[in-house]
Amino acid sequence: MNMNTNKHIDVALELLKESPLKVTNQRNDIIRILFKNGNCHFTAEDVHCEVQKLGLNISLATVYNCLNQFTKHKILKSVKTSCDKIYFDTNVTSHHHFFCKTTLQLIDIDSKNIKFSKLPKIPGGKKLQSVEVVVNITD
Amino acid sequence: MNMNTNKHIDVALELLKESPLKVTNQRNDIIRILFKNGNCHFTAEDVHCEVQKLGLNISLATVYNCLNQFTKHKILKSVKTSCDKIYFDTNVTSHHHFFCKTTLQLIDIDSKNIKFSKLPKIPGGKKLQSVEVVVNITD
DNA sequence: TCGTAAATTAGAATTATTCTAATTTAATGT
DNA sequence: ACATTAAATTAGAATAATTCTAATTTACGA
Repeated sequence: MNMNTNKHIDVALELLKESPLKVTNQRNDIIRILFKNGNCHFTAEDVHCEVQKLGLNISLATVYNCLNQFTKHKILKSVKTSCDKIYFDTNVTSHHHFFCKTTLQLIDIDSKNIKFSKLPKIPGGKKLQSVEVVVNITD
Repeated sequence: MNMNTNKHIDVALELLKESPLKVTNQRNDIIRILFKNGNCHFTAEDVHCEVQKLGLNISLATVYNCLNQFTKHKILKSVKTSCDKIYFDTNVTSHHHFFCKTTLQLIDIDSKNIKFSKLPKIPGGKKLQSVEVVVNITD
């Protein structure tokens, strides 16, 4: 694929190098696809379509492997929505989402735009992991 | 199945009668299972197991049909979590959830225990549908 | 009681994702 | 450079949750 680059791609490639994951052509190519336009949301199928559009030969299994490994190593984030697909989010900072039930589109909400004045007590013996807000919207 | 009843069951049976759905034995039985213990969370498989434990003969397809129809007609609510199953919630009031990633257990959070001091502007042309908070916890 | 639209059913189909097992590759040490 | 080896890639099979299909049964208003 073409070697165009940008800051988002560079940061992600650097994270890959710093991770225990091996740097392969497939992983480089997938990072270039994911981070080409900054903050984006992709399903595995989205990524695989883009792979094929670019004439690359990366199997769907590899796409899944990469996305899952990237998520495990904090190069990506995964988001579950009320539709039945996993979305991968190139914005790994803590933030929230709009989810449009009409278009099935995810939109980032910066964490500074949601503030809580009250949060519930965590059940005994449990530890807080994260607070996820999804603001469902429609057309 | 036994004809034990309680307020939750009665309310749900009443909602069913008031809905355009037909009142069938299967739907009555499933409501008795769901609402036996007040506010609960079930997967379709949970309900089907309970059906079989009670010696009832209701197919898994019917369980899915009922749960989906009940959700459409506001007798139930469905909740998507970061695990891969749909949970059906007998609490149809507006509320939030703890989700324990260790035990895959959902716990209700009353909406009075979560308050926002800031919420984001809804994207142009879109309408607010709902705000869902999931507080992820672990053991 | 009849007629009909809705509900139920078993089993097949679908969809997203993961697994398997064989092959290839990247990174390390010599 | 080269051999070693653990990790990555792959095609295709497998899985898991859910939905669909098409035949049969049922609820319920006329």
